[in-house]
Amino acid sequence: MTLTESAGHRVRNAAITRATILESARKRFAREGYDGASLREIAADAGVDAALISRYFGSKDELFSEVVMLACQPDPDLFGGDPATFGERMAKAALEGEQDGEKLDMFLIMLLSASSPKASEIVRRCSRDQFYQRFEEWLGGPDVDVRTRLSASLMMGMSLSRVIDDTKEFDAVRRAKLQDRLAAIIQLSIAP
Amino acid sequence: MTLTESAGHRVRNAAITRATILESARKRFAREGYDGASLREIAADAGVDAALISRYFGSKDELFSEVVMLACQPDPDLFGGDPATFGERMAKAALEGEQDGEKLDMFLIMLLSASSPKASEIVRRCSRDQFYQRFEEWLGGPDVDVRTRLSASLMMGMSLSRVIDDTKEFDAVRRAKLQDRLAAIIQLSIAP
DNA sequence: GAGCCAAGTCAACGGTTGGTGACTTATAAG
DNA sequence: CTTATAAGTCACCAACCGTTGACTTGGCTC
Repeated sequence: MTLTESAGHRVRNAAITRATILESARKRFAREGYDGASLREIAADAGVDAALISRYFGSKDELFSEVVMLACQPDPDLFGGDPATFGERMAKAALEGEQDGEKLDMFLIMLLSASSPKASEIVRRCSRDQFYQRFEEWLGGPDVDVRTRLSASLMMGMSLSRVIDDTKEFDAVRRAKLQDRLAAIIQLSIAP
Repeated sequence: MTLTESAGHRVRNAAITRATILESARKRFAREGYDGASLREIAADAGVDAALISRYFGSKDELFSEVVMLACQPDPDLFGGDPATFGERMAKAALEGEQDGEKLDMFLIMLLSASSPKASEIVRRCSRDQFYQRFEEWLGGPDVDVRTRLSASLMMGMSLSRVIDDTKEFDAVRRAKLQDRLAAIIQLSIAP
């Protein structure tokens, strides 16, 4: 997803360029976190000069905010169906494939950006106002805040565990067992 | 824990200085992660010049390795008692007090250093060879690797959740409910 | 085609980082 | 007291970061 074409000159379109930068930033932030992803890397991925990012988004903070704002909207495939099968769906999304992992990008960004106070503050505000609120509305029931928080912790932990200690070394049988157990645990975490 | 005394000159002792640096590094890494903690900050905390760290430990990597190696040894209070009450003890340690949190420092370091590939690799190797192995020995039973991994993910997720979205806003009642639920979930995660 | 303005590039700044080598100083042996 | 050596400090380097301002270039209107 680069703007530079194979042959010669490129089309100048502010909207497309902005969207391309945003997409590159999302991928970088989800793979390296706020501090780890540099504007120059993001710009190189998008095929533009780094100065253009500051021009379009003002600062790295604001670019990050916009990315988080987009990533914080809960995927309806996961947070929209029957709550009774939520654990199953979530465990599947967390463990099966999804290298590009758009659905779980938010958790990865939260996770890998936790070490930066500024990024943490942005993520905190955005996840509280956007993600948790919708999640709680969808989930409902007693102690909904406790249950929401617990299941979110679980999902983040699973993402972290996947990043740090990748599941590649598990064979198919163990991964299936892990997935089943994870599904049961997530289901328990949201059970009223 | 600074080496500089109030009045005048300081005692020169390599062993003590080394230990002081190591302790400062542990705290910094547990609060800011590998990338976030700078050698100059660590040195300032210890009350020495930053150059001394490179002299004693060679590089930031090696300092980090040594810190992780120490932090990776499972606390016998948590991973030594009756497995039947493990969830309870763990949930208590994760949620109650423990600002200085020595027992959970390892999880914090793993968490906040996940964005650095080098640090991740160090943490991965150390936790696999030291932590997981002892944890599995203590836990035992069928599918011990799956259960170990699952509960570790849970604990990391809870640490992360605590860092990102601190529990200060929860009153005592909700925190108690959260703790009870967390205990039950952790217990389920290690159940054979 | 001329001209204007946004889109994009370039070079540079100040700041911070990890790391290195020369230097100073305290401490203990003689 | 002298002195050798380890302990500690200082100045400095190259690399990278986010950000800025001046500059160039493309695309549209007239």
